[in-house]
Amino acid sequence: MTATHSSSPPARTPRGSARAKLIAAAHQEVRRQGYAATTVDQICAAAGVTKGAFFHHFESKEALAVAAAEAWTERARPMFDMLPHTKLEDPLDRLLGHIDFRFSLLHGPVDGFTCFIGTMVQDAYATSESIRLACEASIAAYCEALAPDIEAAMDAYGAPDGMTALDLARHIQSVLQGGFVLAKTTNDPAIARESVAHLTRYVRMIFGRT
Amino acid sequence: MTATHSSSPPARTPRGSARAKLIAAAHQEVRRQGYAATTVDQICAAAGVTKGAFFHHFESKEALAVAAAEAWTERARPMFDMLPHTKLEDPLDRLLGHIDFRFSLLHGPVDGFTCFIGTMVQDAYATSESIRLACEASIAAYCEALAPDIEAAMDAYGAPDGMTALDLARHIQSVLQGGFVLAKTTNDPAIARESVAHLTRYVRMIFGRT
DNA sequence: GACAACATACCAACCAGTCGGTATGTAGAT
DNA sequence: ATCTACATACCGACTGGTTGGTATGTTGTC
Repeated sequence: MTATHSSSPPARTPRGSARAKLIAAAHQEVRRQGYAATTVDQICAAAGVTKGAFFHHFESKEALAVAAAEAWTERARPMFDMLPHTKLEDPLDRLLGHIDFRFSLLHGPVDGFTCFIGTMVQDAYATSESIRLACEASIAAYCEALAPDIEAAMDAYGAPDGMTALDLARHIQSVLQGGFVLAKTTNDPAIARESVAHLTRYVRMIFGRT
Repeated sequence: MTATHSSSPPARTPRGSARAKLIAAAHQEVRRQGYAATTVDQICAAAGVTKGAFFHHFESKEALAVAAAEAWTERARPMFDMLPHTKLEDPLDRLLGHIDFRFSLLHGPVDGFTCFIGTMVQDAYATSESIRLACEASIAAYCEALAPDIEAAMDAYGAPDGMTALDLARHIQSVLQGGFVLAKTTNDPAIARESVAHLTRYVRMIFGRT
């Protein structure tokens, strides 16, 4: 190994990156096939590491799933403070901007926009309580991040009796998750876009914005 | 074997019932764990038959899944012509009655009301085209069964520009599927009921029924 | 040189599917 | 009516490949 410092180094991926790559690979594979159908070997192959690395960083497949759920929550955070629409003055504009943003993601291949959490919880909720709880926390975090703008919109424009901000946030999440499921049946995002369009109309009607 | 003709017979399940029992077992098991996580042995055990019977009636696990999807569609049919609300005169009443009925199912343990189709398509759409198509057909059948009442309500009460009956039917299905996913995260149907309540409000607002 | 970050080789359990066989029904000839 | 010939329904041990996980070796870094 004389030429270590010049010419092309072995192009090995940097040491210490295996954990993050495994989580990214888990997101990708589980979104496509669900949790149970995704094997540890598949995740390792997609991440470009070996099984040794996998079990060095994670106690089990289940532990990776929990870590991946937490990472997914973090990944979603920029949606709530880094995007242009979050800077708008009117809270209803911010809310509608968020829904529009989610709408705009619904293009291209289905595995490109589906939700890791929603996919995983479907076939793991009954078999792994720790995975279920991680998914519950992730969804709750999303809804709580969405709630303040809804709350402010309710203050500014009023809202139907008995409706709460968290309520509506969960409904928004519900429509998105349902859209993902339907898009998987048709293998096409159009059906999900339709549904989100209904959601937009509903939100506008609630707050009286024609 | 002297007492063959009297006392308790071996109580064997009737010949010819294995196929139906396997499909029912598949519904139950797949709804709880998803398609990939459910093993053939599990389905056989739940159905009370052996593997021999399984592969006598179905060419493969995949073939059973397709047959079970078709059976699920049939199982849903009575929702559209046997229930009291389907006899109402006003099409909007029939539509709202249907949604109320779906709402009323959202009680008790999660595996009691979730959708076999929605659960299965999540972890099989990318790996089995035949299963995906069977799920697509089942969802389409549901939406088409729902569409006539929506169409009639649109004729009677008017509807927003650009909205179609099939559109709204798919949105209803979307909210239900999303509700199932969220209910799995919390292991509680309350979150799904909330979402369907929003759906009811939306439908009423669209057709101007306060 | 010690420790973290990997890689390689391996294993026991499990899985979908097979196969040889049995039990039960049924149609036709006699 | 009964016997033969055949079909359908079902059984359960077995198999080849796969799976999550382990035990042990190697390499880079401080």
